[in-house]
Amino acid sequence: MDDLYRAIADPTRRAILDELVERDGQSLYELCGRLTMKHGIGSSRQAISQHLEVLESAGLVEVRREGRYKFHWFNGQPLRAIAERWPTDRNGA
Amino acid sequence: MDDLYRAIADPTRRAILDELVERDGQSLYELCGRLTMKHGIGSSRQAISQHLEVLESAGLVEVRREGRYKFHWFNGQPLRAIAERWPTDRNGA
DNA sequence: AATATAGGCAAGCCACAGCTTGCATGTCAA
DNA sequence: TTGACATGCAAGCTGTGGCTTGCCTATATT
Repeated sequence: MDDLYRAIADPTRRAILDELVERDGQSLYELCGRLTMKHGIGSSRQAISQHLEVLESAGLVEVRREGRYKFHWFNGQPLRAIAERWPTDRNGA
Repeated sequence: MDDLYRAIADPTRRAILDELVERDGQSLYELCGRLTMKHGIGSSRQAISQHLEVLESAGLVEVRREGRYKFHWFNGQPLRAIAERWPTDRNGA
């Protein structure tokens, strides 16, 4: 549960989530390319891989290995915990 | 906008938000006491004060100075940005 | 006026997150 | 089978986030 908040605390990881929402099931290399082109992220492949591990341990990304590729899918269900924890209207609970 | 995710990344700050939701308008000293008693947080007053600054810059806490006291109120409105950014159901967008 | 209370400011310390680098592994094509 | 491709593993560096410490300011109490 603590991993969830840490996962979305990093801007690169948030961009990864954005990318996966826009196009689900990308491989690591595909993700690196799109993050560089469309999001201006110049991190190395290893950096992105480490980010994906964090996202996976938070349950926000699901992974499936297929041959020499590793595909990633977005899962927004853990984010519900945030919306359910605190009220979002101005009048409080 | 970046401050929001950083603000809720820390467990002490999340506890502060929990406390303010439960009892709004607490002063700094009151908050320190309750955090120690009910949440098992042994941080110093300065540490809590610094956390409150982060929460305030994220718009999650509003402050009003009154005499020698400083009162704090919870505001969950910025959290909506999270719910609106990514889908929370399993089928994606 | 003197003391106590509630809080502010600033410098310093330390663990860790994010990133890189180098090399190793496994998979597919020719 | 050889080489290119996609990824994994592990050690090291560095900035910074969270915390403490020490001292200062301001408001309230007696």
